[in-house]
Amino acid sequence: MIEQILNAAVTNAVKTLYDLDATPSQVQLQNTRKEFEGDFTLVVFPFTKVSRKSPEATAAEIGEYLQQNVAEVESFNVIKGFLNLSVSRKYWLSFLAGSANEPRFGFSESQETKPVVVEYSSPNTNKPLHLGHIRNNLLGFSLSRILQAAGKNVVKVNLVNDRGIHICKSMLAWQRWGNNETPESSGLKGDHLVGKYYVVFDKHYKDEISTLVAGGMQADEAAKKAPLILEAQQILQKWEAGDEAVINLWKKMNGWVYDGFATTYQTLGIEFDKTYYESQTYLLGKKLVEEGVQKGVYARRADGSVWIDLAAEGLDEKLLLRSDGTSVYITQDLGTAMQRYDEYSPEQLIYVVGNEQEYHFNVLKAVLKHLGCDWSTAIYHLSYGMVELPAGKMKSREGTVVDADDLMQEMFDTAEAMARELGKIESFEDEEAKKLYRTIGLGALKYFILKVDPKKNMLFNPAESVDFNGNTGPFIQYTYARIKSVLRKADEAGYVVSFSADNSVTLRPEEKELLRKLHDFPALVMQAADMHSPAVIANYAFELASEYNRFYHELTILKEENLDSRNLRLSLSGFTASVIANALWLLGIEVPERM
RNA sequence: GGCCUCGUAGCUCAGUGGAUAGAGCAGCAGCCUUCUAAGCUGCGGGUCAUUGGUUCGAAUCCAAUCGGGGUCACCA
Repeated sequence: MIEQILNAAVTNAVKTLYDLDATPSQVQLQNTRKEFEGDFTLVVFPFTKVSRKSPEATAAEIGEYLQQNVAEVESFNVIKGFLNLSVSRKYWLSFLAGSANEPRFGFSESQETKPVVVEYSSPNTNKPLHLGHIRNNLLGFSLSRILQAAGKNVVKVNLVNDRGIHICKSMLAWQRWGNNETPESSGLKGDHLVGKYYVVFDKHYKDEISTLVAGGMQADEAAKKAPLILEAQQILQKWEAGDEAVINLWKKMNGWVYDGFATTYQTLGIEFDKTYYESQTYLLGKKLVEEGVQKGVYARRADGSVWIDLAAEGLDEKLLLRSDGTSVYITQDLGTAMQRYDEYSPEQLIYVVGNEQEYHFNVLKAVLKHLGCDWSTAIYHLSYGMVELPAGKMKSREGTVVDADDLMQEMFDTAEAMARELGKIESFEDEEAKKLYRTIGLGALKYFILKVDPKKNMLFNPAESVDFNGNTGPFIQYTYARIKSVLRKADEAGYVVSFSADNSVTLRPEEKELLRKLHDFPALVMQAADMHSPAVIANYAFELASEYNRFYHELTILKEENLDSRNLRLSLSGFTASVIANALWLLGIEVPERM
């Protein structure tokens, strides 16, 4: 790639001219802004100290050197301290000729190295998935693909939280008020059915608390003493003791939930290489904690509870094991982290988990470090922001959630209404039309969520449904379909696209800009992987599609009479389609052949 | 209260020390007998929360202040 060539050449230039061994951070090479002439710009301010000349003179000197010593540098101009370099037409054309038909352009071949384990989704089995889970799933899945495209050996992992008091609440409510209702008898999706009883529990539970408070009890005490919660706790104890009836009910209801989740994952287009269940791993951490006590890095108190003092790390004293010997959240995570490390010896362990758990992950890393696990540095918490509604945060128990299944269905319906209104589907078979609504509806939803920086909180307004025009998934999908249409017509006309670098065409500005955008793709994939950010890819895909639409509008393709020009444009079109498809693939978004 | 994080156009968001801060939506005005108008072009819209500092250069780095969110459980 030309960037490396220029980088090395600049390093040589300042060595020769000023006897300076430049550090990489001193060589600031960037894309030239559109309003100036040139392709790449070198910021020369870092060299003015050693050149002892004005920025302009320094830039001119380095420019001269590059023009004489680098074949690809055709000309240069200097504006203030900025050296704008123009790369030769020949370079651009040979880039196009060499890469246009490379279907995996931008993707690195996977290395035979230690894997990167990405855990995402990790749902509780007491309620259906909502918008927050959608962000989690889309980020985790997309990040996995981006890392894979950057040459990593990725394992996608889901850890299902299938045990605990929350499930017992749903179980109890179903036993008490469910009348043996099943997904079949109710017509409800399994996860929604179980979620319904979670809400039922909460309603009755709150009633009980109110009654107790009315009788003179303190609210926090009432919350602990309400009969329903005591009974739920009993169920949990029976579960841990292996009580057959409880286990059977638990299996039955969790089974419903898994069927429901499988449907949601499939609709969303998400998958995993391996699924773990917390019921099978929740005891793992205890042994580790015991080891820590033996080593003297953790302290056991008189009541039997185990603690670690992380004041030195700026964290508090943290509980690692309850006085009754049962494990807490962190105990389990210690166990699963260790298990995962033993199983995969990963290069990196990525957890896609909301930023509300940042503190927890800091503690997790610190605890492992104290235990002598130097691999704790391999843990990376992709801490994404909350999805907020105009009214504030989503709360499952209060019903202020945007349900994942409902939302996707709405997206499909909107896509259908839109397509009908625009008269897009007259020539479509029913089956193809239905598939198109799904492709576009999901494209809109996924793009909407992935285009924002994962770290930031984002706002979702259900009243203003997700857009299909402008900076959206459908816009990019439309651009792809448009290109495909042109290519089909070219094919029908019997055009054979052949393009080689010694072609004598001149590059029009629209062609040049498009080519430059395409050229950027591989570097952006690497950047997205480094930053763990699908948003980098999303924003790129939009810019690329915009660039193509400008090109498409300004220039004719099929009717271009100059054969070299027509081939150049067809070649650029095909290349663009392929890069759009690749970029959207990284986001888990499909492309339609027509729309 | 301690710690973390965010604050950029009416709204949703880009912009990981570099040139005159950008998109989309919403608003207004144009472009379909021509390769798909889910498109293209133009206009208006900014004290980058505030103040100070570092730097040749700050939306970006540092400090303080104000405002929003998160977190600090023998919950997960």
